[in-house]
Amino acid sequence: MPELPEVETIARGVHARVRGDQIVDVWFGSKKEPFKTPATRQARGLEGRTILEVHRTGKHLVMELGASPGLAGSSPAGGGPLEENRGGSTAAQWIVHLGMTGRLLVTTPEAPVAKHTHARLTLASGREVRFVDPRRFGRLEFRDLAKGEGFGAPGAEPLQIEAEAFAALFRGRKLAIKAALLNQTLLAGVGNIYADEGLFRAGVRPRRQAGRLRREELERLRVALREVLQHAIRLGGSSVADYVDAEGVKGFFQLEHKVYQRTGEPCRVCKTTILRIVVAGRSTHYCPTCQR
DNA sequence: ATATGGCCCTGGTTGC
DNA sequence: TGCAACCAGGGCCATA
Repeated sequence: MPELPEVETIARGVHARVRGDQIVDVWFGSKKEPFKTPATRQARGLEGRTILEVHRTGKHLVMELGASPGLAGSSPAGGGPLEENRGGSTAAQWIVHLGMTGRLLVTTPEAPVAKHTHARLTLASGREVRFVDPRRFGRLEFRDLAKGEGFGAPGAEPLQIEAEAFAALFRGRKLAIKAALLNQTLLAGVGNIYADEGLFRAGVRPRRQAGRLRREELERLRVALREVLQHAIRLGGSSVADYVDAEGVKGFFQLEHKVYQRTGEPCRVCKTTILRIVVAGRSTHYCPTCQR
């Protein structure tokens, strides 16, 4: 399940391959889901635009796009797609949420089209961007900044947030800290894997009431999350299930999981058996000795 | 306002 | 071995 480190890895990979390229044709496999914006409007909006940048916000991939070719006044390209739009400001965005099983791939047009391919963007360079999502929990969205539709994740960025703001997120909250970490309107990008791993590293039990954590525990948690996420990004994310990056390469952070999906196995620190409970309807793994 | 639980959806795993 | 029931889970929505 792609969370912050996986989405970051994918964003970097896709960015490196499509930056400066132009979308010349758009194909959607269905008129309905997984589209937050109707497929026809997305296709109309995407066609002809230049890709300025691909980056991550929370668990969302954001493709920053240049002005619509009809309005840009730039020649309809054909030569080098690069440079021309450099420094050009974003006019629209394509937002991709991968859900559980979504993948954003950059391929050649000849590459076999995987089952459950829902979108294909043909680029001027000849490459293709493909969105594949068997479970269809992912979402595609088009935002026109001229209409004031710019995207911003509601929650704070776990890699940026500072101590005071982090503590304030949980003040007065009665829900379990694990549930609070999964709430994307508080903190954007933390999912089940990194919530469990962060809580382990901080030594905090997942069922503790968020508002009752002491200040030093919150600070341990903030730093633990940041370190776990940064470490995972360095390793290309966690490849559980079928996650791969834009090139189809797996990540390796799953080899370093301390608790996630290690139910019944010995804690890597103290050998206590890792337990599995359900918090907020999600499997939750922790060490009853290391976490208090 | 905050919190909880059901729902979506398909592939992999489990159980008979 | 074969097949069906079951489970995973992010985000959204209705409900308490």
